Amino acid sequence: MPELPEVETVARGLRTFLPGRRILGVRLGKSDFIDDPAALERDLPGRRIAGVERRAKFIAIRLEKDGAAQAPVAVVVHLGMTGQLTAHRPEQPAEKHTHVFFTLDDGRELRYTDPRRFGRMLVADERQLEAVLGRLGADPLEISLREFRRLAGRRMMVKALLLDQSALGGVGNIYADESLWRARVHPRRRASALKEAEVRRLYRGLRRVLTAAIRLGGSTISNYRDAEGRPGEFQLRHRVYDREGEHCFRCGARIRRCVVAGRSSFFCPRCQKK
DNA sequence: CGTTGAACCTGTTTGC
DNA sequence: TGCAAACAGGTTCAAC
Repeated sequence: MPELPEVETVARGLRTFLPGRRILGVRLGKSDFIDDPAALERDLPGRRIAGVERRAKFIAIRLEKDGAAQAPVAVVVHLGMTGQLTAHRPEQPAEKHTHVFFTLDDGRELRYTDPRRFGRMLVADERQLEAVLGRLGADPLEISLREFRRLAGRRMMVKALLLDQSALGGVGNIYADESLWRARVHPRRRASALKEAEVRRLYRGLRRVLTAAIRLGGSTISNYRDAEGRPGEFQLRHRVYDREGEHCFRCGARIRRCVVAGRSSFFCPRCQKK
């Protein structure tokens, strides 16, 4: 579910109430998506939260320094397909599939809910943090056109390139399709075969889609919610994603679906020629 | 190196 | 209506 705009929205929401809070306790339900569940329960209580960062689709909840030499410096969360990080009052009954409860010193509770458990969570020291985040490619909102052009020299299908987290960090299936539609580029084209004008359109399309989506709080397809439990609105602006058989907003042709890089891919057969 | 398919897990939708 | 198959925003790994 959550791609860069959704994760960014969650991170911004968390940033409004988490910094400065102390974690009083941690309770776990199912924990098979946590790298070291015991460390989570053992090392977090008593620690104060310094800030919240997003890298690609990861959220890093930074902890204030603690005397211990190799104390954890962050709680790292990836929401997978169905993960949610939301604040609740402790008396609110937990939603089904809520697997982690962080008790905070302001009387609230930060909860992690994830039906499919494709998400991931770990408490990381500096080295582990680097191991996880260091493999990620450039942020699509920060990369230069020059650098993007270099990535586009690869011979793989352009959609696979957009989805490759070690090339670009944060793009997922929805925003890959939406940016390709804006750029009028077929998802199966080889990146290295794109003309300069196409590379430029893709670069701009990607930035525009992502910033517009962040402005609307992301896309809610089924269960995405922000840190306060609210859905996003960008799904109302999707031009191709999940619109098979409907009319292209630009030319009126019927949107088609095919599989690229193992993922459903929606495109306009008239605007996006192979 | 690039591509495909399977695996991880649960819920919902689709098709017979 | 019932049941099985297909599919879902993500990542990783093995095999070709």
